Amino acid sequence: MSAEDVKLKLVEAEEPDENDYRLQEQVGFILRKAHQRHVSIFAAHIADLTPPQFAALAKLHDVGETSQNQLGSLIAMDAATVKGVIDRLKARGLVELSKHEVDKRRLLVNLTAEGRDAVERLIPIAREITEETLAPLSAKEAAIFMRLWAMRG
Amino acid sequence: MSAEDVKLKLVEAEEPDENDYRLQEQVGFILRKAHQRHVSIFAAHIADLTPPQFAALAKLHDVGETSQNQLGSLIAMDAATVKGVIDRLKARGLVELSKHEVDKRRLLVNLTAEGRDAVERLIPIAREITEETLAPLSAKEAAIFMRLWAMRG
DNA sequence: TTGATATCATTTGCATACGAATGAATTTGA
DNA sequence: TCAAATTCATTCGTATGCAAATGATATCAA
Repeated sequence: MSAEDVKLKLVEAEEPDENDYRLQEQVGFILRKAHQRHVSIFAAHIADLTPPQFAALAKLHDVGETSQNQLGSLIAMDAATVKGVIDRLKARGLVELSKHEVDKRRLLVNLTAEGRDAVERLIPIAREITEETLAPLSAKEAAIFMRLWAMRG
Repeated sequence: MSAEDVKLKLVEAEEPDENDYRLQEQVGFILRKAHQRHVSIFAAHIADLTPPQFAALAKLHDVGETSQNQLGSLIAMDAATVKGVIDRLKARGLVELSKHEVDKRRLLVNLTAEGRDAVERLIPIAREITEETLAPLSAKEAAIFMRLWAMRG
């Protein structure tokens, strides 16, 4: 083995991963796939609502009337995104909109009776979705996962 | 307390969560937020590529020439999605397309010299992104997280 | 061989997701 | 008080992401 070969070996030993970047082991890729898998499980249980739509309904059920942007911040959606979600829920009669009487900038969002029925009917199913998503994890692993990422804002 | 009240209490005790569904504790919500956070960290480090675009480049760098659909399955994107990503990379001169000489259905994708340079320049940064995303976790927690979700397909 | 299947890619339609720009209304601060 | 800054909502543009339909090509099987 030449001196040059030895030097190469040493370099490889010092930085073993410089030349092999494994996409499948990067957090971003794993998060993207885990999210895809969850959306798929969700769709298999609840065909007529998307996860963001259900999130909006569930949060409205929890907190009652709020402004559109406020709701958005509660469910981690920016103003542009939440508008689209609410528009579609409104078109389906699950929420209704009204103007804030004092602050004329605000658009208040409320569940309709139909929307309330839908949430209450779907919440048990949503619990099953969470369960099924966590199924490949042991109870302890699931607990760690939930705790860790729940902390993140 | 009436008999009816007692019955209600009992029901509540048996199913303590029936009436309080906490969106912030559901896996889907947590996954969505964790993914959002990662995309934000990615954008702060690599402004001119999205995570899916970088994934395509990194995988091409890893496996070399492949068909568009094959690449899609390697990076977990369906045919329609990968087409858009590859189109944009092609428009920027980072990949080039050619027809498979035998199987005329296939569209072969390759890195250009510029694309190869870009990937190799960005891989160290991508490692930093993974590190920063996992920063709030201890080494052991990060290992658990990676192992668990890496298993998922 | 040829008819049924399967695969590869494209297109369309819909639903997030976010940055940036805009306009209306409110709040702040000098 | 009144100009500056902030907040709420909308709109536009761009980029995933997926289902479904379509067309072209390949493969399989009778």
